[in-house]
Amino acid sequence: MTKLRTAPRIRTKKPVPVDKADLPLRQILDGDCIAAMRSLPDASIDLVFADPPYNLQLGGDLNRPDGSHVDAVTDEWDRFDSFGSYDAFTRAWLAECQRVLKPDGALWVIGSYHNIYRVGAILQDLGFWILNDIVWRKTNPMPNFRGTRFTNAHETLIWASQGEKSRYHFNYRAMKTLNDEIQMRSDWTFPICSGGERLKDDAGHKAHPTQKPEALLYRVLLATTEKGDIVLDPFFGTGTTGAIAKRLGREWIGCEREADYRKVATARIEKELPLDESALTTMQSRKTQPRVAFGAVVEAGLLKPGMEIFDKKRRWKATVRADGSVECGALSGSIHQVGKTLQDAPSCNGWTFWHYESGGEVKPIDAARGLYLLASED
Amino acid sequence: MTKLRTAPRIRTKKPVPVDKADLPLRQILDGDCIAAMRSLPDASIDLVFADPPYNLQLGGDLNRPDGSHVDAVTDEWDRFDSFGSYDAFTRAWLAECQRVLKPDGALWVIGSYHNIYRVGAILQDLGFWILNDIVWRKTNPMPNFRGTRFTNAHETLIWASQGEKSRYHFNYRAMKTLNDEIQMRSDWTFPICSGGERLKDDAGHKAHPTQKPEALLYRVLLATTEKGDIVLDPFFGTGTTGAIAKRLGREWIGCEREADYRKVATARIEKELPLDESALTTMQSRKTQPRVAFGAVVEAGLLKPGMEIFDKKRRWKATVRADGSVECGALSGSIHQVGKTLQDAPSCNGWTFWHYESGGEVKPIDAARGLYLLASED
DNA sequence: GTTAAAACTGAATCAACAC
DNA sequence: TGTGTTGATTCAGTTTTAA
Repeated sequence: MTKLRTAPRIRTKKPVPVDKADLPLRQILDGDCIAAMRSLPDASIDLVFADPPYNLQLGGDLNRPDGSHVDAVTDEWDRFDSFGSYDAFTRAWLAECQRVLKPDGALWVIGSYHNIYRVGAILQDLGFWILNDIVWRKTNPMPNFRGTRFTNAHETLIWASQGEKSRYHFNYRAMKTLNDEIQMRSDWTFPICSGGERLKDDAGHKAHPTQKPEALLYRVLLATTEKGDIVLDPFFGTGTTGAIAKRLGREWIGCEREADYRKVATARIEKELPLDESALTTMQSRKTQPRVAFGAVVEAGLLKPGMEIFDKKRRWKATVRADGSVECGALSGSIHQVGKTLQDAPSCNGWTFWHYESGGEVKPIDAARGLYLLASED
Repeated sequence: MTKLRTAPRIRTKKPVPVDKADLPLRQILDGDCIAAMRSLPDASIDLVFADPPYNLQLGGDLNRPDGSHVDAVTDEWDRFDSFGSYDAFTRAWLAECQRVLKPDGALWVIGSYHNIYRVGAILQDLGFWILNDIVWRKTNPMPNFRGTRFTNAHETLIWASQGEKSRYHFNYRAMKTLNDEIQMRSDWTFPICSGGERLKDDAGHKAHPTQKPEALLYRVLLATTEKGDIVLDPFFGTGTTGAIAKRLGREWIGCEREADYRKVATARIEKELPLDESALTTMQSRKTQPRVAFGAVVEAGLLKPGMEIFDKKRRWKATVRADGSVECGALSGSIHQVGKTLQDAPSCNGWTFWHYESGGEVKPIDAARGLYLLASED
């Protein structure tokens, strides 16, 4: 492995700010991502999220014990001649990301053991500085049908800044709020993308073999971007990054060489609705720190940011925000704090105080917590 | 318990078996691990467990919010001045492991995001074949005191064989038993090593900065070695690998250049008691049990020639013939072949597919195989 | 229409032996 | 070294079909 440290860690002069009007915002660039990124100016992107080919190197067919056939990832885009050619490809697209990222921008890459060690070593060689590696634990991974290894139940994400001295962005407080006032850890638990969220083509087949769950992108973007930031996804696929960026009020640019994927992604993002301004305001200061497990319920989509919650007698109503805090007029904070202040009570259990409407019924938000617990039991 | 495996495909000639008496079993070799491993013969080791320096590159001291000092890893042995020198070191010790490992041997390495990407890429470059990466989730990680990143709550282990075609050893059944009859996943949850397990020096300070929990080694050795196997740990430290190897009835060899660590490890392993023979017996998979021909079960009279067998739903029926073949209309052949053809399936396990009636009960013919095995035990 | 059972599915480097 | 035979092996879901 050769050392190719290029980018300087410390900038000597302030960069010329890029005019957003000069960027292809909310567009999917056609073609190879390396060529497509060349059309972007230097230092114009706040965050890159990349889900590159994993170079799986699969052998023959695989059947389940019941005899059914496993639909493997055998697409042409995942075939490489050797580690050498995979490395060259990886170095090329990562170097281009490095160029288009702002000095204080950051990069996320997701992969599996097949490719992530190559990606991690190369991005270190290029001068990226790893901030964390994150483990996505799958609640429902595919088993190892032959009983030959441990169930491959996770994928790995690397979060890296432009360099050791880079002033990357991290919404520490929003993450802590989302995680019931405990620091967000480096292991995240989500189900794989399936059910209604999984996009299908006209024939009912999955539109893309490796579509990522929205909850994963939701947490990534909420943690490491601000409203209005520009997010680039060089391997756009069906556009999960674009959809969540739009939902969270971030700008996005995609690169995708397959016309079918571009078509699906365009339609998907078109349908996506941005959240309300108030729902997007995340907790910024320690003074207003909420005390909630509520954030995880919001993240899981059981309660939507922007939706209205109210007490049983509808004396007060509040709005749910993206990080699990709630807002009621000038008041904001956790479900418990806001309920307590409104009632001028010594304490308040927000779970039973607040209600929401679902299918014509009024339920305490505790019902949504129940659903969440059911869905996320270990 | 003898191993039933034969010579691997990658081997062109049968290697001369190494006499265990020629190996420094139950010894800690003094000095640099690369030099120490050079004294070991080729193809003599069943498993390597390596916990190499992490190349942490910590800048300056770290204090907790209350001002107390964090005793970080700042030892001289963990200092490398560049990725290049760390890579060269890594390549050297991994290559030596490759040489001393048997063709069907395997390697474990543990690391964090600081070093694991370099280790993973280099071991792939050397020809090791990654079988799984395993995430050790810490129940009690050190928090991120500055609130600048996600809590670094895990470490990563890579499990790799000598090559793609290598017949590595995996105690699938034992792992499934250990995990309440569900396949063991690639994410393992353990507390960090603390309390009584954490070794202290005479002054009461921790004897080693990165002592690993015994539960981690217990699972590694139980999963990928057999009783009597030889385990090498090139970075022995306080000897967790040796202690657990002794406990589980495995042989061990360590390398350690710090005299203080050797001393602590020696005393520790001395105190360790091996488990009883009976406690060491693990669940065996079908694969490792002797193979039984259907004809032998017929021959033994457990199933009679001429009797009828059928699938569970009685969609098909067949007749048992004296030579252990079965007949279904114009079709005839082995229990597996006929079942496969009838179902038009990619394969069929005749033992579980076919059933018979005995004493008013319907049982799979596998039950008759079980009786045969019982009857033929000494 | 309601409920239970069966079928289907997911980034997977997924067998070993005899001839 | 290749080819054919034996036979070992699955978890958490969602969707479809049957009762």
